[in-house]
Parts: sequence; structure tokens; C-alpha cells
Amino acid sequence: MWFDDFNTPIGKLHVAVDDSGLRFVLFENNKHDAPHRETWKRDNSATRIAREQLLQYFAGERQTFDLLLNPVGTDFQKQIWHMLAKIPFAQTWSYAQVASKVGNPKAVRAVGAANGRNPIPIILPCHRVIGSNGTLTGFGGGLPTKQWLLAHEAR
Amino acid sequence: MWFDDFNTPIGKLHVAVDDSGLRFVLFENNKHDAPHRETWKRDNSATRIAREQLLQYFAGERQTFDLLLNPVGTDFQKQIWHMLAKIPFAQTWSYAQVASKVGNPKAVRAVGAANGRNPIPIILPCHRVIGSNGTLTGFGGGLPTKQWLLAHEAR
DNA sequence: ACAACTATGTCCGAAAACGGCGAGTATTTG
DNA sequence: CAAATACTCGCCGTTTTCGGACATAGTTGT
Repeated sequence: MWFDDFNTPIGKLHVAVDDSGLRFVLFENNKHDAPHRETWKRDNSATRIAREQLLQYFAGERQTFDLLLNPVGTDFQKQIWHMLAKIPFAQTWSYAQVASKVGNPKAVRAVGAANGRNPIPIILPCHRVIGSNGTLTGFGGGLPTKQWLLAHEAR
Repeated sequence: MWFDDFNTPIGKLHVAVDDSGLRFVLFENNKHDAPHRETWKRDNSATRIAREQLLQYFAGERQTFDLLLNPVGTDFQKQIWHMLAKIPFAQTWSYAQVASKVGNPKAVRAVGAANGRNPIPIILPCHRVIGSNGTLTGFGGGLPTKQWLLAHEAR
């Protein structure tokens, strides 16, 4: 497992990859906090590509990512995370919409929970999911960050 | 055999010694109740030393005891009791840890049983052994007393 | 020799608690 | 009255908790 960290407009980000792809994007105030992170090695061709694309995103020069992803989770979670990738740039869906898209219209809270465990925020744009009444609810990196990301994409 | 009794924060304690060393520390609500205690004689230089050290312990002025001990029991029991003496002040081990330390990792219940027969509580700190899940199980002097001792040592 | 204890620990299944929600009803405001 | 707000309740995956069924080793009593 290799990792790297770098500064962005929303604070320092950590990225971590293994042979199968990108595993984590962590905010400074880590929410997930991956196990035995002390054994990871710094820097890598893969981490460099991820960093590059993320910085381009923050610079407003990139709207979609082209990276090999390997988020680990339950079947349901992976299903949801996969769906996130389909939300177009600068658009927002409601939790209910996401639930419907996976054919489980009533699993709204479950979608919320899965969203909360998204190990690859920003790239898997969980920030584009908001309450059906339009309110911004929870986000790993904090609501202000979620707000910032949406505003950033709105330009 | 000589004996003495005196008051402590956890109630009245009985101590009993013979020529080979300290044999018993009994709580008021005696569990073991040694045989033909009526023949014992009161007070002694050895009982005095034991009492002194115990009172120092309760006063928070002593963490380890320096006494000649003579607990009688099976080989296994003596092995366990000997191990108890190695648990540092204010620390707790699980029954499983004690079992492992004597090279018999699966003899957990046997350790519990031996612990239950400890004739010299407090000085042989059987109260520092708790369930591996952290729960305080049985104690000759009652669970509240076990609780009290651990809290006392925690300062 | 054997059976019945015990101051345990591990495993497994069931049940309950817990969320980054939504829709439907009251209850308040202006 | 409308519209905003507050509350209740159902929903669904995941996580945590809880309880019972073993396994296990030594001691004690028959």
C-alpha cells in the first residue's frame, strides 16, 4: 500500500493505493482512519496520478476522473458507490433518487449510511447527494467542505 | 498458629500465620473459614508485621508486600498464586492471560477456580484478574470490594 | 474412575440500536 | 389562510449487543 498527501483548497488530503487501485481519499480530520497505516510506503506512480487529477479538479481543469478504483465494502455499498460515479459533474441527486436508481426505492437511509462510508470522497462524488428538500446533510470532511465542493463545481 | 484482626476501609480483616509464614487473610464474611480456628492464639510479631503492611496498603503508602507467605494448595494452585504476585500494582490481567503465562492457555476456568481458592487475597492480588471482556467476576470479599480495591489502586 | 462442579473464552445466531432519509400530519407563524 | 417548522413513523443495510451452546483444565466428592 502506497500513500501520499498534499494540500488543496479544502485542506490536506491523503490518498492511498494498492495493487488493485485507489483505496482511500482521507481528509485531514480523518473519519475512516484506515488500519495499520504506519506500514504504508510513501509515494508511487499511482499516487502521483491520483494527486495530479485531484489537483486538476481543484484547479477547475477536470470534471471527471480516470483512475482505477478499489473501494472495499459490502455488496450493497459497492453498488451505491458505483452509482455515485454516474452523477454528472455539478449536478445533485437526492438520497431517494439514488435509492431508486439501484432498484430499492425505500432504502433511503441505507443509502445515507453507505454514502457515509464512502472511502473515496470527491472522486466518488458523495457530496453530490443531498436531501430531497435540498438540505445538505452530513459529510465526512464536514458540511462546509461539502458546500465548498458544490459551489466549486457550480462555476 | 497465630491470628489477629483489625478494621480496614473494606471491613474487618483476619490474618493468620504459622511458623512457615502467612497462611490466611480472611474477610469478615468468611469464605474459606479455616478449620479449628478456636485453637489459634492471638497476636504475634508476625501478625503485627502483616497488619502493618496491610494498613499501609490501605493508606496508599505501600504498593508491594514483603512478607513470608505459606499458602497451602495443589501444585497448580500454588503456581497460579505465584503468578498473581507478578501482576504489577494497579494493573489488571485477564484469566486467559494468566493461563497463558503459566504455559496452559486453555486452562482459563481452572485459573478461575484456583483464583477462587486464593487463601491470601489482597497480598496475592487475585482482585487484579478480570474477564477478558473487562467484566469483574466473582470475588471472595464480594464484587463491590473487588471494585473498591481496583479503584483504590487506580489513584 | 467418573461425574459434577467453576471467579472463562470463543463462536454463532437473533434481536435491537443506529444512521448523511422521506413522506405525511400536526403546530406554529406571518 | 398559506407557508414554514416540528414531530411521528416506516424503511433498509450495517453494527453492536446479548444470550445460549460448546470446549477446556483442574479440583472435589462419590
